[in-house]
Amino acid sequence: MFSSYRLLIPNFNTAPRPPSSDLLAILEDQGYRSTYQRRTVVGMLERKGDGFTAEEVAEELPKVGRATVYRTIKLLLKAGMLCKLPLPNGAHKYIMARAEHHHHTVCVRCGAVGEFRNSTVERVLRAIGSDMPGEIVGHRMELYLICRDCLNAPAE
Amino acid sequence: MFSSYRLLIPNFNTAPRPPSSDLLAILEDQGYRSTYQRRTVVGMLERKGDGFTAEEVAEELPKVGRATVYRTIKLLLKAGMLCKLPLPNGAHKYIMARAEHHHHTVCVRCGAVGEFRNSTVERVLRAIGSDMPGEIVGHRMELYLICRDCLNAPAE
DNA sequence: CTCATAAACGATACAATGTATCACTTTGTA
DNA sequence: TACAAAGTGATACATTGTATCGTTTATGAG
Ligand SMILES: [Mn+2]
Ligand SMILES: [Mn+2]
Ligand SMILES: [Zn+2]
Ligand SMILES: [Zn+2]
Repeated sequence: MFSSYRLLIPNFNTAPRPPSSDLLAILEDQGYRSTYQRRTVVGMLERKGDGFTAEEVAEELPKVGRATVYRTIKLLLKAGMLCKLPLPNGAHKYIMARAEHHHHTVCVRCGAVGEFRNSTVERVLRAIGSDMPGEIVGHRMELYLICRDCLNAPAE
Repeated sequence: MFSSYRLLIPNFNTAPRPPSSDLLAILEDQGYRSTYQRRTVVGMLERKGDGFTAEEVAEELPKVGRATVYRTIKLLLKAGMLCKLPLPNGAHKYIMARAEHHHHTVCVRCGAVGEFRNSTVERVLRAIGSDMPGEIVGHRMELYLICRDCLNAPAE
């Protein structure tokens, strides 16, 4: 009964995506054209892997217009290939979605992003939802921590 | 061992606050001055109770400068008296923090906000955290749903 | 391989949500 | 009452996007 989690929350999804690693192919399968710009942006995101901000991508790809970078990210979000995570300071990072439903950890010092999955918490959330008025369509969750590197860092 | 949750995540806290209902008194106790503007803003927030956006408050209080509205909200957030919640559309709402640690539900149709608390999920999160490298300082979590009113609404 | 067309693009303007600055006002206190 | 510190408002600026619109490009029908 995991299927309820497949329903995407437009901006904040943590939904599964097809296990293919070729994002371009996925976009093409959905009817989108393969353009130089999309190849460039997707290529960079796949190489990064780690979290990134939209502005960061725009700066590193001066050949691609800013609007197009945002448009492409929006497209990938809608297609469930990216997760958008709110940092505690108010900014946002994007990160490649893995195949399975998951959540993220964020270091409040350095912003490093990690992933985790835990079936118990999912089961409990499902239970909470079934006791609730209305129809659950999704959830989001982040753990904030001070990462090991920051704990071991030479103070402030 | 609930104390770890008292550590505030600057923008996103869901932390407990003193059970007094007089927010002004709390601010004064922390050394802040009691000004006309703060009384006005706090008064309105206490009357509202429901979620609100910063801009909404600014518009309804033309006697108080926009910057001051934002400053006061920031102050109340820092003091743990407000929760800031990200809506799935990218906007933010603020809502009065209750005394106890809790989380929110958001209707993806109408934006209505609800609250819930569940000790099991908290216990599980604590367990997850203790198995994790680094030191957990907090978490956030929202359930997205279609509220009963929206389910019963006359279609689109 | 054309070529027409829909899709996508870049430049730019605009919008929303805050934050920084700074001259001025108010508050709390002695 | 007077003073210093805290707070305020107007305004400028910053960030993170979205809308517009004239131009370019990808695609696929012929
Ligand atoms: Mn989950
Ligand atoms: Mn919790
Ligand atoms: Zn760190
Ligand atoms: Zn609703």
